[in-house]
This record gives sequence, C-alpha cells and structure tokens, in this order.
Amino acid sequence: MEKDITIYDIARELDLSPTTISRALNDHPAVNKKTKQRISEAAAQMGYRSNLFASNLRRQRTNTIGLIVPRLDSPFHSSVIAGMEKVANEAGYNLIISQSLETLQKEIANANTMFNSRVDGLLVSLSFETETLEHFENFVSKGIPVIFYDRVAEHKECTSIVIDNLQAAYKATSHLIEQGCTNIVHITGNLKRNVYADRLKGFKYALIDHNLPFSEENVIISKMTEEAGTLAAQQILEMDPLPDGIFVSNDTCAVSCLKALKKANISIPRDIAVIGFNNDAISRVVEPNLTTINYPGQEMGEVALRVLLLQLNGSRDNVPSNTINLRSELIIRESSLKSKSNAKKKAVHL
Amino acid sequence: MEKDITIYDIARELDLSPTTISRALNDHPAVNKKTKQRISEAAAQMGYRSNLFASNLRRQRTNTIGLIVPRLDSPFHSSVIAGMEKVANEAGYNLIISQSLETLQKEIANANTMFNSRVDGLLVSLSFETETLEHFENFVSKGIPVIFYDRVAEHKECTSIVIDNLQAAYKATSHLIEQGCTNIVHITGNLKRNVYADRLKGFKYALIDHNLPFSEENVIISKMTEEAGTLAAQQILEMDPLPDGIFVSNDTCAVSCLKALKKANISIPRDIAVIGFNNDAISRVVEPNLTTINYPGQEMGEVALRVLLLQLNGSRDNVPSNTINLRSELIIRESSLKSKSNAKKKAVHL
DNA sequence: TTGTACGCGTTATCAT
DNA sequence: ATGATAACGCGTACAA
Repeated sequence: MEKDITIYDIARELDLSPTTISRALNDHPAVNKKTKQRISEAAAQMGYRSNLFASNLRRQRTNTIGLIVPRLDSPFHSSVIAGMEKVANEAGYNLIISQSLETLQKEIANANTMFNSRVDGLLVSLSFETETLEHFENFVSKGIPVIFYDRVAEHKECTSIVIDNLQAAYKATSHLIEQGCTNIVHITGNLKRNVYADRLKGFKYALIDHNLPFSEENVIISKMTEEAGTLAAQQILEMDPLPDGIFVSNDTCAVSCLKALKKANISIPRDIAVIGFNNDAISRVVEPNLTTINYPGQEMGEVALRVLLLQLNGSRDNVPSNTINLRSELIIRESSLKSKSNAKKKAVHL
Repeated sequence: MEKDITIYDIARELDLSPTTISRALNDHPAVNKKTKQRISEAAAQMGYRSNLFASNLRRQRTNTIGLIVPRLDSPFHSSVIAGMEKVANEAGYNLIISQSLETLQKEIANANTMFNSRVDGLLVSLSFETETLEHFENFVSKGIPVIFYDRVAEHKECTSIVIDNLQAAYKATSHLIEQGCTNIVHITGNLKRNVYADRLKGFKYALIDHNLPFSEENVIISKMTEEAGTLAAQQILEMDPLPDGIFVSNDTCAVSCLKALKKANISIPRDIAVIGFNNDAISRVVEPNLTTINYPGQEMGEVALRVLLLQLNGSRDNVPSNTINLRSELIIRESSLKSKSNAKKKAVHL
C-alpha cells in the first residue's frame, strides 16, 4: 500500500519538469522522441499510473458514460448493453450502469447520481412509470447529451433510437389476418411507453385496413412478464368466442401465454395463432416455434453509443437526426402458420 | 452551459467559509443546525452539485466498483449484475462494467482500465482463456480488494464466491444413473475454469461411485454456445452405441443439443435423458422441460457485492472466509425422467 | 523543445 | 461552531 507514483516523482527522477512528463505520457508532439522514450520507460519501471480523477478535475470531463435501463436481467437489454460496452470500450470510455426497476423514483435517483458523477453523456431507456423528462433537464441545460433508446420520449434536444414499432406491429397483425385470423387479441405493456403505444396503433391500423373491427376488449394491458402471460391466457380462455390470433408485445410474455393455452388444450396455431416480439432465444425453443419480430438489440446499443460519441466529439450540432430508426423484421415460424402450405420460413423486411 | 456552482460560490453568497459549506453539505456534526439549513437551501436554490472528482482526488477513493464479466449478454450474468447493481446502488456506489468476451487480452486491458480508474474494489468472473492472475496483482498489492465469483481461481488474498459445482454435477449425474442411464455423455466448457473442471469431477466421481466406467470419449469440450450444442448433438449421433444420458454444463447448450437430437428422431428422455445447468428461462420452455441445476445468479451478485462492501468498510481482515459457497439445487423435470412413475417433480437440495 | 506557475473543487489539519 | 490554508495530481497558458 505504498504511495502512488505521480508525474512529479518521474520528473524528479529524470531531472525534467512535470510538464514534460505530462506531455510525453499524453504523446504530445512537442516532446523529443528520445525524451518520450526515457519517460515512458521510467514510468513503467516506477509503476506509475495516471490519476484519472486529477485529470478529470482538470479537464472537466470524465470519459464516462451513464446508462439507465429498466432492468438488467432482460435478454433484450443485455444485448443492448453488450453492444454499448463494446463500442465504449474501444473508444476509451467507461460505462456506469444502473437500473430503474421500472419505477420513476429510482430513475430520478439514478439520473441524479449520474449527474453528480459528471458523466459526459447519458443513455436512457425509460421506465414504465415515467411521464415527463424533467429529471433530465439538468443534463440538457448543461449541454450534456442525452440519448433515449427503445423506450423513448420526444425531446427537442435529444436523439432517440428506435425501431418502427408501428410498422412492425402492423406487419405482424397483417400476417395474422392473412393467415385467416379475424378475431385477434393484442397483449401489450404500459401505454405511456412509445413501444407499446405504437404497437397498439400498428395493431389497430392493420385491423382497420383489412376491414376488421377493432375492439378495446381485445387489448390486454399487462406487465409483460412471464406471470403476466399466464394471467393473460386465463383471461383469453374466458373469452367467448375465443380469439383466433394473439399478437404479444414481447417473447417472454408470448411464450408463457402460449404454454398456458396449450395446457388448456388449445392447438397452436390451428385454434389460435400467436406472434411475439423481440426474437429472444426462447422464441426458437418453444413449440411450436414462435413467429416474432427480430429486434436488433446489440446493434441498437452500438448505434446509440456511436451517436453519443459523435455528439461528444463532433460539433455540438452534429446530431445526425433527431430520431434514428433501425430496421426490424418479421420472422415467421410455426406459431402463426395456419395454412401449412406457406410453411417455408420467410423473412419480411420492414 | 453556464459555469458550475462550487462551494466557494455558496460561501461568498452566504458570507461563510468554504470549509463550513463543505461540512454542512456532508452533514458534519460540528455545524450549527440553522447554518446547515441555510446552506442546503442556498445550495439547492443556486443549483449546486458536488464535484465527485475533486472529492475523489482529495479523499483518494472513488465510490466506484469495477466489474469484469465474460459476456454481458448471458442470462446468468445478467441476473448476477442485476443483483450487484441493486446492492451497490443502495450503498451509494457506482458500478463500472466491462466484458472480456472470453479473451485474456481483453480481460487484461479491462483490468488495467479499472486500475487506472481507481475503482475501490473489483469483481471478476474469469474468461475462458485466463490461466494466471498476474493482471490483478496491481490491485492486490495496493490493497484494493478483488473478489472472484462463479468462474474463480485461488488467490491467497481474494475471496471467491461459488456454488459447489462438483456436488451439483455429482447429483445430476447420479440422478441420471438412478433413472437407469449407464452410458452418459458430459458436455462442458474449457477445463481451465473451475466451474467446468469441477463439474467434470462430479460427473466422473458419480460414475465411479456407481460402478460405471468413465471414458474420456464421453466428455465433449465445447464453447457452450447455442451452436456448440448443435455440433455436440451431431457428434453424439455418430456414437455407437448411442449414449442413454447427457449432462450438459449449461442450459443454452443443453437445449440446442436436445432440439437437434429430437430433430434426428431421438426420443427425450426415453432414448436419451438430458440434464442442463443454470435454470435459465429457456429450460422451462423446451419440450420436454429440462432438468437442470438452479443457480442463484441474482443472489450471487448480491453476496459478492456485500462481501466487497464489508472489505471496503470493515477492517482490512474482516474477510468472512476465503471461499463462500452458495446453495444450488437439482430441479427435476421431464427431460430426465425415464421412469414415468417418478414423474412428480421434486427438488433435491444440495 | 522544455519549464514555471497556477487552477480545477474538494477536504484535512490546525487554529480560533 | 467556524475559518484559513494547504494539499490531492494533473494540464495548460505563458514564458524562455
């Protein structure tokens, strides 16, 4: 637990000034090559490590990016984070991560921590409860870029990164209709969140465009968890007549719903066709395999971070555009194929 | 983008010294209650935020904990991290996270970044490739606590948090034997890692204790990914005779293997019984449902962080013990039940 | 090409 | 109960 070596120690050792040490270690051009060499050797030999805090304090930036996510233990968010970490790491940024656990209160607390930690930029996917973006105003007014991804909200100064949820839902619903479904249930999450509101819209528009009636009773709002899927299935089993198709806003919930329906001797897709959302691993395992929307989590994470880096390094108004749409696609599997003749898998690019 | 408010600004405003401001904001006992009140009001009103870097620089600690994980997009690690974040957040610590992507090179780079970021403590789950712990010596010799979890290695100064992999594997294998299996294949990962080496031992000991032969040819070493499971299945299908049981070291791999076997018209569990490891969501979805070892990810994360906090706050030698074992259990589902008479689920606590 | 001197914002120490 | 001062380690404007 000996004392840390500083650039002063190296300076003294080599009979140079701390300035030169600092410059050499930062590869400043105006330092003699031989001197640089000597310095970096001495630094290594003396066990020097730079003090990021002192550096941060001096330079007023942290090389740290904050991330607030609803839950860490979700396949989608895991892959997003994996993508973010990869890009951040390559660019020499640290990622500090916290979860709101879907509550506004924790989201606010986390935002404040991030603010005090003086992150250079902030990435956010909103909680279920969030209604306003007040708790991010601190950042905005200080010129700290905030980027929303997936669960986003409109803000004049902030970029959002999403997929076209409306269109994805429209395609999924249309696919069900093409398979002969006329009475479709939609299970989705809190409508405060764009992802669920947009999917509901896509669902509704698809029905309307195909001259099918839209009824509020066919929309089930749930927490989108495994348990919620089971509950939704019970609710559906009590419907009379039974629906002939279900479009669920995530795979976790879709799969547990599908399982519960099967247990009740409903044949999938013959009696009821099912479509999920996300293309989690689970969707390729359930029987029948689940038709779903492929959702590019890792890519979304990478893009979010790249855009943030652009905003950090480039000119302040280098924002590519206010909203970035990533491509998603409908992956058709057995769970929605009523007409077995179509049974070859095909991917419809949105 | 106005300038930040500092304690000097508040001091000037209230005609007090910066010292008093600092004390008040840190709730130091030796400050008048009324003064405290005035100060915190002024701080709030002026939009003050503390500068953690200056504070860190001065106090020589960061309130930040580093985490190095093989992959972020794994269900197990996600739940571990969720547990860690929860405890860290409550204790006022930030978590900075990086992934080694199973390579030694990245693990070393990440460790160095963490070291330079001056984390107060480090949590590590080792990559496949890691053989020595040299890259953590920096931390140890500076008295920065390092804790290994799940994928651990022996180090005199470091605590490890694990489950009893040997015993878990022993129970799983014994269960297969009790179901009548006599020719069991074991699919596992890189034997440099304790988790895989110990599971192999447990597998081997169970065979021996039940007077069954152990053969190297029945051990498949793989990357334990989804693809690896499919490949392993192919390899198994070429065995003659076919095995009658498979014990796989994780669920992802077990499930893809199981799926490939089913596709080849192998009946599970009748022809071949299968057991996985981890109790991922996927294990409850595959048909037949997968027998597996329940692995307390979230809890492991929480425990790891609590132990670290103890070492950070408590006396330097407050280490509860060098290795902490968490309980795991065998969860018996259909994939291993050859004798349908036993078909009620039962949990065997290890 | 190298050096001097100061400031970043906080907290510890010592004094009052 | 409050204040003056120095120090944490680095980067940079300015000087040489």
